[in-house]
This record gives sequence, structure tokens and C-alpha cells, in this order.
Amino acid sequence: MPGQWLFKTEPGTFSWDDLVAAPGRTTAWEGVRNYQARNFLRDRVKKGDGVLIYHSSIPVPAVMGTAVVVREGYPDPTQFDPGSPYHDPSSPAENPRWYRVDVQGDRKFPEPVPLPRLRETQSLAGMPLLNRSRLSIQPVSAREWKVILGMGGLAG
DNA sequence: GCCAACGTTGGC
DNA sequence: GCCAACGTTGGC
Repeated sequence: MPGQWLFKTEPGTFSWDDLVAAPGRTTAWEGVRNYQARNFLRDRVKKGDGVLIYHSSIPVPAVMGTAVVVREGYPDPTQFDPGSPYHDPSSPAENPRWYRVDVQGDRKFPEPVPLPRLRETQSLAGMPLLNRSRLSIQPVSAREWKVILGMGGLAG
């Protein structure tokens, strides 16, 4: 049984629309530079898992749609690229510190689910997203997944 | 733009 | 290993 996740992104940097406009609707989810999130990408996120794409740092943050993991964790090459904003000169080449996965855009919510609606939904109260966690990669339970898809206008 | 919460760094 | 300083996240 596939797992479920929530990935945050700032739409000014990379948005849902950017994801579905990408070749094959697929993109490498790069630039994650937090150890807890890295551990999820490296160890727990599996091919076929579902991903909720969440827009943060905007007037009305919202879950925009779903994506599917199409490639499991592998070293993020941007850590070794001096020209990249995600360059990490202290990451050892023989033991890369940062990982990424590839995701493919799947279904756009007919109605994006705004953060205030998530907050007022009792069954979602345990989500890290709603509990001042700044984790950019978070696990989502099967129940939470189903509830949010329903709120967004997707049957399941 | 503010600022609280949280993560990371580095001196000791 | 402690912890103060600093940087980042992200809602508001």
C-alpha cells in the first residue's frame, strides 16, 4: 500500500502550474536542505506514493493538487553545483548529504484547499502542517489524504 | 514587513 | 555537550 506525503513549495519559486507544465509533468524535487525532510526523501518516500502539493508563503496558503512519486530518493546534484542556490560546499561527494525524488503531477483540485479550511477540520488536527512544524516534507495519513481530496473536490 | 518558532552553527 | 547567536520558515 503506497504512502502519502505533503510537499511544500513557494509558488514564486516552483508552483503547481510549473509542475504540470514540466516535460512529462515530472520534476526533480530538489533543494530540500533540512535533515528530517532529507531522511524522509532518502529512506521513506517510495515510488508510487501520493503527494499533496502545498503552496506556502502566500496570502492564502493552500493544497493545490496531487502528484505521484516516480523515482525514489537519490543524491541531489544541486548540492555539488557552485552555480546553484542549493549548493552545499560542505557536503562530501563520496557521501552526499542531500537527496531528492522525482514527482509527476497527477490531479489538480477543482477547488484548492486553503489553510483556514484545513485548520477548521477536526480530523486533520494532528497534521504537522497545522502544528507549527516547518517541515517541507511531511507524512500524511491515509485518512487525512482521503479527507483532503474530498475537500478539494476529488472523490478519492 | 513583522516576528515567533524552530533549526543550525560554532565557541567554549 | 551546552547554549547563545544567528539564519530560515512561513503565517499573519
